[in-house]
Amino acid sequence: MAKRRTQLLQAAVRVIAQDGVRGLRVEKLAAEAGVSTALIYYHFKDRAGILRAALDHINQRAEQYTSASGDLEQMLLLELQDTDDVRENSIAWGELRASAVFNEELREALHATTRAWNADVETLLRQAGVTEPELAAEHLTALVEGLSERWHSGSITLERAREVLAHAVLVTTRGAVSS
Amino acid sequence: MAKRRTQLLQAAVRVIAQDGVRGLRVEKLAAEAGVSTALIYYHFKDRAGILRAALDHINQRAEQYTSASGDLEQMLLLELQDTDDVRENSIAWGELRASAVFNEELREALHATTRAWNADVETLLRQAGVTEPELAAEHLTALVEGLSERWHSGSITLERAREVLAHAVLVTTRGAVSS
DNA sequence: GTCTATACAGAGATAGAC
DNA sequence: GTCTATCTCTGTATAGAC
Repeated sequence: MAKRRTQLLQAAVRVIAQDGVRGLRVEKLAAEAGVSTALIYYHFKDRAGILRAALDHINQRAEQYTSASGDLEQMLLLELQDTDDVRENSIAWGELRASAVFNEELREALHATTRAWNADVETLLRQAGVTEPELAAEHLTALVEGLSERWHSGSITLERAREVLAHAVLVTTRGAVSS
Repeated sequence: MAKRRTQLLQAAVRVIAQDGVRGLRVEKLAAEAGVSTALIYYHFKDRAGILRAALDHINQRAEQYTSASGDLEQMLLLELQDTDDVRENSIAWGELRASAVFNEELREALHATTRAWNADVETLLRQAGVTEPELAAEHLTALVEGLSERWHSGSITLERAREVLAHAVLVTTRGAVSS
């Protein structure tokens, strides 16, 4: 029964979504969860342990989202939504990617999740009769990541990002024999 | 004659490309530049000052690259190259974007450069007769950012990233009336 | 399992000599 | 302009009581 642990992980995701992986302060996490810092260390050993567990958690949630829907546009637009839940997860996931640039340890988990997402999208594209589904899948998922980061960093509005993505999906599937 | 200053800024970009904006340590920067920490503070006042100047510097270099070529694919592929120079700048630029998610201050400069890049690409697309050049420009530049981050975080090879981009350019301009 | 109190280290920043 | 030495604060981590 790891109830407390789960609660702490959720708090960790919230804090990461606010301050980033590298801005995470144990004290702030403790405050967010309404417990003492000592308790955090009791459950996670050290800061690296917190991060490992939290990023795992984020990864799992991302994989769940990802394989949920059977509709291409829905699956891709999923990350571009302004609900607390999604935004939080999307920001945290972006931070995971950004952190992996400077941290070898994170790359494996990141790559695995990315691969799974690509595969899901590829399947849908193949079903839709797109000629190069693998290439197109990588194209669209990478685009979502790019748009997502632009959105979160204030270089594009959410509406516009969704529009760009919809356009990309259209262009990619245009000319394909529909199933 | 701000020779020393420029030298320090170049060292700063190198360090940021290695450890990220949030991993930048003044001591390490000093070591990289072969000077004392005190000298850093003499030139930049404080850590935030270092970052401001360095990110400005990165921004400027990015804008230079960007408006250099008149060829669409070249302009976009520019960031996806494995020379020390480009990789360094590309990583640093990615970090700027990632940091802006958690730092309001950075957003304005980021947005301005992004806008300029979009505009340059849009011009080329319009010349190529693409039907929705503005949308397509945002599409392609966001894609480059997504691919770039994937590359740097080890989720895609450079070759593959270039392939995906080339495919995207092809699909985007296909059907357009060539000038 | 959870808290209070505190030790300890790392990194930012400054003083003052040259 | 540049250095050496050092101060100070913040944040990680632990000890020990309950």
